[in-house]
Amino acid sequence: MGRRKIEMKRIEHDEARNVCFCKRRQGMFKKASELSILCGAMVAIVAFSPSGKAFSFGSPSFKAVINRFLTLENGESCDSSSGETNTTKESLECSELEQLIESEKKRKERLRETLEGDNMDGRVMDWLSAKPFLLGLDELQEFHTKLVAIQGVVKEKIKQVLQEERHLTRPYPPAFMKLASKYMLDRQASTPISSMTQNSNIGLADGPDAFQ
Amino acid sequence: MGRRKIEMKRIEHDEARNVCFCKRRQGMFKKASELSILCGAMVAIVAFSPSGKAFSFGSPSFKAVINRFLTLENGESCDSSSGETNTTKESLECSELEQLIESEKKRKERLRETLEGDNMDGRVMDWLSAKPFLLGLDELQEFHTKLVAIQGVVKEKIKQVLQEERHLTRPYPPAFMKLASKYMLDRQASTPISSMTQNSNIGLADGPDAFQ
DNA sequence: AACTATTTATAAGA
DNA sequence: TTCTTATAAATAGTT
Repeated sequence: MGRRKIEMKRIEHDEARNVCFCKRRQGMFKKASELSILCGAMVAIVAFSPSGKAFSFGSPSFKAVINRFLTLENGESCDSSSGETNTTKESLECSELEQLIESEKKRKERLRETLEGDNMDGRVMDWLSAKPFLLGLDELQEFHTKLVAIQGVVKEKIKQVLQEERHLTRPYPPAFMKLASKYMLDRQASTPISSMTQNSNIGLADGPDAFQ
Repeated sequence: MGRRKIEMKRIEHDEARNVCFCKRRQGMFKKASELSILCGAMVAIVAFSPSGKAFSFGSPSFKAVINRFLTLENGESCDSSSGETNTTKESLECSELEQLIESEKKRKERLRETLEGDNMDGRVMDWLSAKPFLLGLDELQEFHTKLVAIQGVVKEKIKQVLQEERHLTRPYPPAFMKLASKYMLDRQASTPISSMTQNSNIGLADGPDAFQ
């Protein structure tokens, strides 16, 4: 939509290409914003400019949307399309994904057994000191499980403090409030839209149930 | 652009909202495709329909683009924008976040010392088992420091995997992407990239194919 | 960065 | 859903 119709192929002239990216990126983000407002849809976009700079858009927030996408349950449906012309690739990726989900289930079972047999003894520190030898996803996940467990303890304690010292007249120390906000914020139920659950959590956004 | 101009607010009538989502999602994906063709840009989009179904677009592929975004180097720049209308809340959250990041940086330094001094012995487990007796802020903070430490290790490993296996054709296992999103997304999505200081040089050995 | 002639997207109707 | 079409909106080329 401009003075002339343009061919759908890479713009070779560098400056023209950059200008085009600029305008069209803005346009696309506006479209995304409108879509989210009009339809109450969650939308996230990343675009890399020709020069490699990253631009992201997210409503309600980039992280929230990507996170939801990445943690889609098996049952939830999902359509995907690729800018690539080839359709083979798509269906391939889909079936591969299903395989991976299968194997992940098995892995989870093994993991659970491991965890139940070994009730969080000194192995945490073994891991830490064995850090040069961490090799695979299993270890990472087990690690993560520990993190979540420890987080649970901290959360419990914070909750306890908040409840017990409710009548306190002096304010909580700022340090405590920081911790509290980190650990407690993500307890809000995830309502459809408008609930902008911005958890400033250090990457453990999903609480104890994340990998069960 | 239609028979009439429409107000920029949520469409209340269910069917109309769905129809609008359908059309506009198509339009947006087309725009994204054109952007990638004309400008050679990498673009990835996720959108959730009002009914919760996920639609994704990626060029050259969703995974490739997200992956690149997650492994942005420190120097690489990144603009982000949010669909939220409220600026107060956002900016507030931003400054809070920055504070937290600041304090986390300091903590990281202390952490490094601690790690090198081999002070992190079995006390983690002592803490865990002493759950009912955790008493004060100091303990909580110390605990939190441990969390951050362990998180650092996991993060390093994830980063390493993402970088080393960038050229991989098969997708990462969903489980890995979940971890990656949890651990890598926070800083990059919600704050200017410059605040992401990855200096924890916890060397992890080059493990053979970590994720099969 | 602004401007505008055109093309393109889409709201409403069928 | 899909198509049609009048109209609003995006943008290519220009200044």
